[in-house]
Amino acid sequence: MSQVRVRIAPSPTGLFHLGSLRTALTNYLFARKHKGVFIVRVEDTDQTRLVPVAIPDMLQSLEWSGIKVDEGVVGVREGSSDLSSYEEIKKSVVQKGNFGPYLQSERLDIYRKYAEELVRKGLAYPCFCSAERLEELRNRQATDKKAPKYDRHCLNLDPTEIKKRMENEPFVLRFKMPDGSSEFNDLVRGKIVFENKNLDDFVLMKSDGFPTYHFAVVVDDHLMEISHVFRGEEWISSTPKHILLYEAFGWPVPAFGHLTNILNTVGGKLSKRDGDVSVSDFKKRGYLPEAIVNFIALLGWNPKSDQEIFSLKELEENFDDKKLNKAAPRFDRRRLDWFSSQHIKAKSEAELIRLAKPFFADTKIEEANLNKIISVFKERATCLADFRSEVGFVLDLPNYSAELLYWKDITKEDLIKSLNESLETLNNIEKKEYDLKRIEELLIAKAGENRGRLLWPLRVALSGQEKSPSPFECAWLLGKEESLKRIDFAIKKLRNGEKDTAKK
RNA sequence: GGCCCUAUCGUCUAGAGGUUAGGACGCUGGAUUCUCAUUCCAGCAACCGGGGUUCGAUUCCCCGUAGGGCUACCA
Repeated sequence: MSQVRVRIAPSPTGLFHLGSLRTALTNYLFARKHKGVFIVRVEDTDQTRLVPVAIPDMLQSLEWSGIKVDEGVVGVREGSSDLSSYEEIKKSVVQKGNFGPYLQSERLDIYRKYAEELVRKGLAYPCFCSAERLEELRNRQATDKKAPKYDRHCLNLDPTEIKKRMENEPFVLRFKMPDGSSEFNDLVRGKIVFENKNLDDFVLMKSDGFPTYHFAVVVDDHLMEISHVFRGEEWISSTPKHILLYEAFGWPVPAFGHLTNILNTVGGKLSKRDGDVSVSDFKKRGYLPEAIVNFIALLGWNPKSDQEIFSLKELEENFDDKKLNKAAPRFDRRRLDWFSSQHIKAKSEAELIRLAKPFFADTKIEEANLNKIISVFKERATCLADFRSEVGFVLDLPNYSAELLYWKDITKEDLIKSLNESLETLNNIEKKEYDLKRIEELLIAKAGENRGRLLWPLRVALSGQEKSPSPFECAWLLGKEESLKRIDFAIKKLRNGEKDTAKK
């Protein structure tokens, strides 16, 4: 078999979302598995829906996820280009490969040429119908309960009239739908058959000189020698149109595989309404790319083993398109969170420090302290942002009630005694010996049998919270000086307190 | 409305013509424990319905039902 060449063909109409990432991942994994080429082509043929940041956002999302683009639109040059102008962004796009340009808006001459070829062959024809007439036609068909289809009003116009009108009127080029049926063997769903009579004489070239998706995708996939097309299942019903175009040109037809879409929790299409769904949003919220990739890879694909945690590399090795699922999965945030916490646990502390740093931009925490924070909260965090939100109490002692300090039915007198014991124990540790191991060792020795009596009040004094890491970790996190200060504060709070018999 | 796709625990899924229908997330309970989290152990929980085919179907076929997609000079 000739070389495997696959592509994603995003249209820059919004931020790169989870579904797009999964399509990209599938194509990428298939390419890696078959030592093929992974291509990015931008389908910017709809001039009315362009979103300037879409291209840089997509490229950043792919890079962040670890997906390397071999050919096509591979990057955006750094610089002062105006992010609000699509034309400016286009100028800074970096393209690589011998089949370019890889932006459809730069290939207009090519589409025109091939469209003319179809007209010459009698397989396409110009149509002068106005939008109003078409709409009226559709309305009429709707009330008659008929399938909305172009009525071929312009199919058999007189050649000289056509020539004249083409010079003076806007027109589109339509494909002349042949009789018969079309079938293809979908890589994930098997054989699919369509009757051509249910298909419309769809538009190939719009009156603004741009091709439609259906036309451009076929011309480009052929010219770029695409061998396999993995795309979303919303394209299934368009596939016969594409196949008919390949046949009209006499071109070989690539293999198609239609991937499931990711649904929201109630089974609808995942969209912005369901919260953040763009890849950059997940990045902002502190999810690890490894977690997102792992989660998304197992949504609609299964290795047929019990393994759940996969690195990108393992996915590359294990991927098999025959194991792609047919039924659309739902997005489950709790499952994502589990993957996320698993991947955080798997990271080295040094790596986590580097990754979590940006989330502490609003604080004055030093690297040495960040170090401690990571080691204490690593087991507790589900995403990077948690490191920041969990350490609130380290930066500022929360305002807590003295009642919280009471361990079971301890008396106020004994409680103060307990806190004093902790104070003394910590105070006796030399500053240079003040590390987690030493702190724990001495406090546990001091606590004796009834640990809670010493440890609960201490932990509350240090954290100001009902729930927190252990008192040893808190004392270590805060440092000797701050710890002593907080214990002292708790004792004062009790002494000045109004209640004698408070209970927690 | 027409055409197309899909259907196993709440969720992600494995599975075979005959299985105690397996795993994971979540949930519940327990162990560890100063709290929370982690970790470990245990438990709850599914073959959409109806017809066929068959000695036997959750598995194969058909029909329903439900969900999704397409039905634009959008992709």
